[in-house]
Amino acid sequence: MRKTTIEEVAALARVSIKTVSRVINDEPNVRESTRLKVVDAIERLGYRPDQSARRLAGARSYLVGLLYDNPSASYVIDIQTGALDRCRAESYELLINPCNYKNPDLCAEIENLVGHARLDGLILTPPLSDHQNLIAMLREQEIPFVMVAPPDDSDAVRSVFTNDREASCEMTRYLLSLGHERIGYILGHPDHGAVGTRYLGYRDALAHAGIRFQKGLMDQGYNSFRSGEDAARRLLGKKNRPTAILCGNDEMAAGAMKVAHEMGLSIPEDLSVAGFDDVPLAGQIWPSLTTIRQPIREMAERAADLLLKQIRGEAVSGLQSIRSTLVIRDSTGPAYGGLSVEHKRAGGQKEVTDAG
Amino acid sequence: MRKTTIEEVAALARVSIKTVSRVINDEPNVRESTRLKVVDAIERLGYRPDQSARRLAGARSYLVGLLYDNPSASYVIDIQTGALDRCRAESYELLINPCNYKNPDLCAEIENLVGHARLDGLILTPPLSDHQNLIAMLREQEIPFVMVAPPDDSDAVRSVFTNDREASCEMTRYLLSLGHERIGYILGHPDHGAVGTRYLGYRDALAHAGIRFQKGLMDQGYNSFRSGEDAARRLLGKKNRPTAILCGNDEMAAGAMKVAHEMGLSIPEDLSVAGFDDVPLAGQIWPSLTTIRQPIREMAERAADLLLKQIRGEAVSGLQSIRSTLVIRDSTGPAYGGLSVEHKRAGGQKEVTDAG
DNA sequence: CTGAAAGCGCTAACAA
DNA sequence: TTGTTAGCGCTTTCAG
Repeated sequence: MRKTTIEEVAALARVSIKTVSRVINDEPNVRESTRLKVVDAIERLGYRPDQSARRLAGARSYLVGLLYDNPSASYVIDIQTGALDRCRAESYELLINPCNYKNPDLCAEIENLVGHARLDGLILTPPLSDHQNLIAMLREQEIPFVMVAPPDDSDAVRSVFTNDREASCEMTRYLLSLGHERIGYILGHPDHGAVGTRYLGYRDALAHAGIRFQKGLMDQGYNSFRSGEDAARRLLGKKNRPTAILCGNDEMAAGAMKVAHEMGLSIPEDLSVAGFDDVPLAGQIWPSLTTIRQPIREMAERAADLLLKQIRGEAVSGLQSIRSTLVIRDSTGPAYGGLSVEHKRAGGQKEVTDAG
Repeated sequence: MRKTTIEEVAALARVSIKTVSRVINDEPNVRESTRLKVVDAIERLGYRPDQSARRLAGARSYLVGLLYDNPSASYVIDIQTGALDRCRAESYELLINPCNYKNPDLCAEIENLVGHARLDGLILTPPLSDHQNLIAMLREQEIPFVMVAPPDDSDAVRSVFTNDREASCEMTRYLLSLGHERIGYILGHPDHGAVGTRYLGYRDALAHAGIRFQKGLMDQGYNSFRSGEDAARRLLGKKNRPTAILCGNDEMAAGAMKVAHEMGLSIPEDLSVAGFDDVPLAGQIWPSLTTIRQPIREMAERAADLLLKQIRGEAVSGLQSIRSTLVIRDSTGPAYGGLSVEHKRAGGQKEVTDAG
């Protein structure tokens, strides 16, 4: 079965190849009746335009790059799956491109990549969404791009957000509602803007509850399991240690839980722990981790959508934001829960939208 | 900076474009001196052939597909990274393609994909390496492909293996050396050939040690965390329960550990647990999981290598196999270890090559 | 609204 | 060993 070409379609529809081209590219100036003839011929022949030929002849490449440098495999896979879905649906192809955000030549490399592969645009994911030099370069070169979870909303038309701050506030309020007053916080990596936003939600909730923020309950992490262990060790080593710890992501939360276990603290009886992201790990540790589910895949779909629109010069609506939601599992419980032995630890999980 | 073309290179080198083409394609019949002139011109101009043009004009597409349907994100990322590395190095591009191995139309879809995207070849990863219909189709259509960790070595020239069975035997012997005699086993998904091989290693070790295999110590899992929980619940509920459990993968091991915790069993004092794969999870649960490190990325590189050679018609050497190694962490300890309270639970890990 | 002709940058025959 | 000439299948002018 040899590949069918535009000529065969044109012959069957009894039009010129240019008309077929107009139809497949949704160009204007085609009478509806001829359009139907062409569409019919395309269907009948199972015709699919050859991307290489389009690329070679046209200005567009139908190629979009996905840039990432994120240690969380599940994050990358989710992003990739979402972006792939949208791109393929619009007959764009996704070029996967692992990066090193600390590489001093990153900008030059990306510029090169875009030039040589003739990419029509780029999707940046954290921490690349935070890379100001890269972003400046893209703007300057007028290379279309979108950012997933950038640190601020200064470029909203090219960004997809989630309500990190709100969700984090909700989670903190949930812990407060359990009676916790000494709630610790392990910060995410400082290069990772969106993760920083989460801390603000924690502060919001404390302020709202009229609880004084104590610096000693906060510690710096770097998004890794190991950094979570280190921070938790410092936090839990204090005389007046927290009864709950909220972490900037799930890996750090897992690290904190490990330390708690090693210190002989029961979770959640002696210590509640909550994370952020809802990576698979969260459901696979013991006890299962209360966390905030990030709609990674949906964000990636939206980002791809935004990018394709941008490439086509279409206008976009308002600010793109997708809600994250609390997932209450077994790592959180009442403060001084040692007393309430009947605390259930069912396998299930319940989503909470409003944690008053 | 407009893209430099083959013509400009030819002009600078004072040869015809065909000669330049010969050089970039490593074709024979180019005098060394002219080759150097051309190479020099290429360097000076920073020339890189346009892939779309090559694809359109030539028989090859310089495009390779990566097929996967694996729930483990870290597995996919590792595979992808390894394959990408090799492909890009040979100026091939990798087309990522998530599949559903249960989809009855999979064969047709893949055939279509290969036809329309004009893929030069495919890399199959488990459980697609087990998909006999797919493999039969590829053979029939003479589509080049390689398999990562196929269930048997019946097509060794197109396969990359690891020593699952040996490693699993070693791990079992390690557990035996700790004094365990009642070692349970949670089987991996039956559709997942390579995982089945691991079970054989367990049997090998038992046989070698002269220990009678007991069917009651074995249970069926399906690679998921949840299935590990279920199997462990059955295994640990027995009157004469195992003192150690070896699992077909790390997710199931994590599930088994959760059940043990819920039953109030201490790990490794009351129960040793070992996994297989060394996914990030293994280092992030408590206690950290003794497991077998699979060289996923290297296997993917080797697979890509094999595929590119196959595409070019180059011969390949012998059987491709890369060693997996034991990683001893904290989830395993002496049988009846309740007595030896001094069991160290240091954070570090030690690799063991020979666990006699 | 539609079509004819001229490439895009390269490889594939075939000559020389 | 090298060069010439056609295309690959499409988009892009530019005319009708």
